[in-house]
Amino acid sequence: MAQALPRNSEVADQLELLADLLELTGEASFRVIAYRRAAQRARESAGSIAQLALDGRAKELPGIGKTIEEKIVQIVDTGEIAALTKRKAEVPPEVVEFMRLPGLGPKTAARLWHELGLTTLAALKAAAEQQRLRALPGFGARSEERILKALAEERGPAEVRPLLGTGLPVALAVVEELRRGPLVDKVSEAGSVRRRRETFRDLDLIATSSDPAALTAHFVSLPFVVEVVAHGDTKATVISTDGLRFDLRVVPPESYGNLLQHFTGSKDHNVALRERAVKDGLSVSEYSITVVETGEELRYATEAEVYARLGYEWIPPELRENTGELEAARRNELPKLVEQREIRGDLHLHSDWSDGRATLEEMALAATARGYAYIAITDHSYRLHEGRLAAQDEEVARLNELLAPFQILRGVEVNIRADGSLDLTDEELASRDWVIASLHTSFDRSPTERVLAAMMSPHVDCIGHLTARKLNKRPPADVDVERVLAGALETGTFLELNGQPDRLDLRDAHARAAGEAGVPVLVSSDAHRPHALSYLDLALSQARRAWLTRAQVLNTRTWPQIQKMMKR
DNA sequence: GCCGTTTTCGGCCCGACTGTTTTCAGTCG
Repeated sequence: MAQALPRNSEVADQLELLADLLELTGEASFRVIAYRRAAQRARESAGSIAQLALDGRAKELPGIGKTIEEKIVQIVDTGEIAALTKRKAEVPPEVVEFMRLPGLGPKTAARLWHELGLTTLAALKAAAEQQRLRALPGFGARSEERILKALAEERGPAEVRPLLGTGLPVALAVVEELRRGPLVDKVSEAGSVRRRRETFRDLDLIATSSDPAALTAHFVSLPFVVEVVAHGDTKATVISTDGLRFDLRVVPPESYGNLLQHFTGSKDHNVALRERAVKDGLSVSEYSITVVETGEELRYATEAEVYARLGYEWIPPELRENTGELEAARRNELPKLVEQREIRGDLHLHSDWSDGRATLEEMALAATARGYAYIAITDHSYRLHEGRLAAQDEEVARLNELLAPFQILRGVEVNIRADGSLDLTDEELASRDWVIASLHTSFDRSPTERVLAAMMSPHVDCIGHLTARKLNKRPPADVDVERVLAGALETGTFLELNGQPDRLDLRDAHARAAGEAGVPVLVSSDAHRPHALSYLDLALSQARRAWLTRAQVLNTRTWPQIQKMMKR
């Protein structure tokens, strides 16, 4: 391989910083927006954006044109965008930090810098304390207080976004609780949790009610509420016992569709939707669609009607990220996304034969309770040396007799060592019905090469949690996903979408690339205890975000059907 | 800076809230 290319995150960071600096120096806002959009596109791109730019194909991505493609090539050639180097010399580095304080934007940051000569956070704090900010027109005592408060909070621990796996069950339980009550007509989760994004900031709920004030009063009195942040007749914000932030908005029934659509987002989806609507003479807001020419206000009780009036088929929330779903929906070409009831089994589970917390039997019974036809028991290889594999096989045989026609497959999760070899012998691997190979250590040591080497083994059926990331804890290993996809196709190896709440790995963009490349994706729980079998639902939600259909998800098939697709 | 079923030039979502103002700019989602 040639020299290491800059990672997508590095490219995105430089574009983002350039946008910040341009904004601070008063550049036209649409240029700034263009750089921000390109940064996001780079961050979400599955393949190497740098490689695409070198090949002259980055400008095929929406939001990236000739100019930005050239700037990405500059990063490859010289390490930094030339314009960024120039701008960095003009703006003191901490002035960029001003903009990150809540309530402070580029205009205010620039004024603090230019009109008061403030260039560091320490100087800003001192000026606010000495009440020197109020000398600026438009600034008062409250502005100073607000900035001091923001500065104090900035010193706290870095903000972490809670995991979908933490918030989703709670959100759904609250929705169910409200639905059972007498005051609610319709209720739904909204926002990023409805789109099943891997993390969230707060949990949004939307409801209709004949008595909105009574409903919000009921909501803030629910047992899970430990703190009421805000409480009005149609809106309430509370903190739950888990420390999660909930927003409930009660809306009129006749525009429930408009509001649910609006509050589900994403922002980018809504902006693109509205830009297109303007061209059609329509103005979209959270309350209605306005026919500009006549002033007619169109309110709809369902989302499907909102999308239909704008010329789209209904778009599943998981797809609403402005990554092609609007164009596809306009042509009636959205994929039929995989559904939970189509899943027939789970091929990544642990028991107390390795680091699981339950017996094999308990795990198997939990799987039958979920309606599965089969599971694979895939305990870690490091605990299955010296005859323990054979011993576990006897236990599997006993349970299979007991639970038939339910079937337990003899699997293993084999470790990919730092040198790319596997820590079980070929004979041991050959004795398995199903083999997952995963990285568990030395993530910075040639992860791509090690995964490619593992895939070359005739016994490895699937690669587990490809990048080994742990959300909020450990960054993803620097895996070249495009090369892995090519290797997977070549060798006939499947890729896993692991459903552990802090993994969700393959991530959505990578799973989508796998689907487009034609690599079957396994959705699995990686459960270490019975209740964790539900993690498969989280994996499934990410598969839906990746546009995957039933056919693209491996374990929508029977075990004999899967066997026919395996390399051996 | 990007983009095209009006357009290769001239556009580029919409409304709520805040703080400081007498009519609005800036910020946020």
